[in-house]
Amino acid sequence: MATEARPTTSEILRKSGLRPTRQRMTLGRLLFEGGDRHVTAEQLHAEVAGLGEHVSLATVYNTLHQFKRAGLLRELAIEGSKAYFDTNTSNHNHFLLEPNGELMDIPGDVITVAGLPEPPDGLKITHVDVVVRLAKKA
Amino acid sequence: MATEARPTTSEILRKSGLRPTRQRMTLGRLLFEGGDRHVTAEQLHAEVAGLGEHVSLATVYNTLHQFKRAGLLRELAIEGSKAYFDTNTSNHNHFLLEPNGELMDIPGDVITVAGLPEPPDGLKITHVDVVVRLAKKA
DNA sequence: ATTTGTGCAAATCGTTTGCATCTGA
DNA sequence: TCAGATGCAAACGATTTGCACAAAT
Repeated sequence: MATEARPTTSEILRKSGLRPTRQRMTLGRLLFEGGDRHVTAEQLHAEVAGLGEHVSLATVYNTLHQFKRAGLLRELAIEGSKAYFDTNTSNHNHFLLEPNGELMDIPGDVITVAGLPEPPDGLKITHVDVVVRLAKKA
Repeated sequence: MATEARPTTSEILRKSGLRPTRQRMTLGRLLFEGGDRHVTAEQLHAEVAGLGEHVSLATVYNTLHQFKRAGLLRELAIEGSKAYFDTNTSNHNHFLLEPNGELMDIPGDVITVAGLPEPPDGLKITHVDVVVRLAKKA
């Protein structure tokens, strides 16, 4: 097994046509160099502050959307007010821990969905989201 | 086959321990006497106005949540800013038409989900949501 | 009479935008 | 140089809340 070099944040940004600015580098390092993550804009903003650095909240929002458009993040469909972004853009699903709204990945090959109906005329399936809701056992 | 009497809105409310006030009756009739529906608070508010009646928007919000707590509605996990409520609380899934955010039911027995993993310790699965995203065909 | 529900307006929350300034190629 | 990026504060849309008034049992 060859050790695969994970692309650096700088490379990722260039490949996506985004200038590697200080802010994007900071956010990119947090997002892409720590394994799979689920984040909200506020969380990420707080993490940056924790590092003693500063990126404005507006820029965090803008950057998350740019990363999403570039295919580096996926936005998650979770009810509630906040937008969650997932650094794992491959095919996988989620546990949602109802007590606190926490999310956990379920690897992509564990769940299989069968019996998908034909979409209505002129439309095609782009993606199937499965959210498994969990609550405290009685 | 006996014709099953659908419970009246008034009965539904009493059974749920909610007083059948004018407002709740109006909203209940719109929600429970028209088959399966997906609504937002704004939509419902507009419908009431269309009937020449009036229920304040705050009351629409409060009532939707009361109905949800009473198990009469289910809130849907859809990304985006608005909260959708579904009058069909039985097991079924959804098509999400990305072009305009419209929702369509998929009957409960069409899709089967296999390979659900064991939930983490102390937690149990309460519900599995499947959202099939659709886009315009190329 | 007492409890519960309602309406309004103000407050809150997450998010987006306009615009002046700054920065990277 | 100069297109692109950022920060700030104001704007925004959806939702919630505080509180005085009204309606239901």
